[in-house]
Amino acid sequence: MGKRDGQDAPSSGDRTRAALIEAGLKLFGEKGFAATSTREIAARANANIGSIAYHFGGKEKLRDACAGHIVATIRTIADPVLERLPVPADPATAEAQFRLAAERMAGFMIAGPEVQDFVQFILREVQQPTRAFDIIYEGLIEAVHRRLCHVWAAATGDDPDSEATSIMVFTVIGQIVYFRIAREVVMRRMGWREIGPAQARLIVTTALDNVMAALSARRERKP
Amino acid sequence: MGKRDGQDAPSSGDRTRAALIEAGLKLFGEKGFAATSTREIAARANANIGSIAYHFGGKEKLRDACAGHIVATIRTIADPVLERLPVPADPATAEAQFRLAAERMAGFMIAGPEVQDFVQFILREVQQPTRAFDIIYEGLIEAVHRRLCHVWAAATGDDPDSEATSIMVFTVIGQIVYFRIAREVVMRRMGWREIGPAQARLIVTTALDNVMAALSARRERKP
DNA sequence: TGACTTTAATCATTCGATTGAATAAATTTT
DNA sequence: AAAATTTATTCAATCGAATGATTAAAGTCA
Repeated sequence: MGKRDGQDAPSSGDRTRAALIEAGLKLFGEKGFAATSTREIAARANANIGSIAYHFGGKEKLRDACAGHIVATIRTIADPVLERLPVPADPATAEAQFRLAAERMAGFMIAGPEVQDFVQFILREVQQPTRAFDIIYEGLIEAVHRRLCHVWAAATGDDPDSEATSIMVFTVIGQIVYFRIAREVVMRRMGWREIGPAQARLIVTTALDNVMAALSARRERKP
Repeated sequence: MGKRDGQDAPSSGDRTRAALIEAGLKLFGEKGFAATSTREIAARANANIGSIAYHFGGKEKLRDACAGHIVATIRTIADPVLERLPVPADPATAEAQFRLAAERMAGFMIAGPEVQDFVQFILREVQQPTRAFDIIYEGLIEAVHRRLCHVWAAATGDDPDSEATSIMVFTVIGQIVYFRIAREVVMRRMGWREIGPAQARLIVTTALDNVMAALSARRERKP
């Protein structure tokens, strides 16, 4: 039935299952869990209302499945650099890698429309955690943050497991994430009608300047 | 009826009106607009369901009133420093004032439990804007950001109205706001059971170090 | 008295979930 | 291979509960 791997042709059940997850992801992220009705999800997925209960066991379980789908999708891309790639010992290389990672994250958060649904869904869970948050945190967020801590530590000579390093990395993430969360505020204040590639570039370079300035300052402090 | 100023003794209507706003603020911020029922609000305010329609004209109008209450409350405190206090001409004083402003905002965002309801309500509106967002943006957010831009510009010599300055200030705000939004992520990763004064201090000093490093770097660039 | 406010009851709608029948696909038996 | 059987999935209809709104009557206070 195609549950084992991607080899088999997806059955009808698999297809509606995937369509329901995609629709749920989109709508939960867009309007929030409570504001989204199961009828709306089913309609967008071209499925029957009953199929949600049949495939997942209810609205909440569908949300969990959405979280699982996000984790699985992102990890298939990010796992090599997240787990297997060794942290560079040389500070200069580490700095370059940190810079690249921050750049990637910024592109992911701010620009990329392909994963926009993912980001919005995750941000809602972060702000109001449910069981889906556990899935995303344990499967994704912690690994990313831990990795960034080690690269940062390799670049600065700090302790990768210290509180100071952890918080420092969070401030880097915060600068980037903010522009997704407060997208409406930024656009209104800047007079932008969208945050396109040009706008994203300005944001990313500014944030990266800050990060690099903080990194230099930290390295100067203990040479 | 005590609608004109705070001089009059609040009538019964004024009291339930205020109680409804307080309850709405709390619940909308806590669980979101859609997830909060009018019955829940009325119960928490010790009022009848009908009173929401009577005093505000419906659930959405109550949300607008909550936004108005936030703006009015904060402006009575912040207006002197936001509008009347002149921006210092001396870069050193401007820098000190920017630092102080960032510190205040961090305390407001991260620690202060008195205004926690306000912050949560605002953050929800920022992420999913309604008419209430317009009220808060025009009455509060824009003024704060504009002020910070001018102080920053006075400290660095930059143009207070340039895009670069605006984005720069947003990255400062972002570092701070993130710890409120991603509070759950941070606590879990750090192994904290709360973000109390001790934790807030670590966060604020880290963020301020970043800001100051960015400020120095920017000043060195054009001496 | 007369304006303001609260109250309980009821309104039509919408919600998530469930049901049992209908259909499609896969498996087993002949 | 054909028929019989089981399993998987879809579907329309319906459930009770909860929703926001409204109403008419009662209550309150100057």
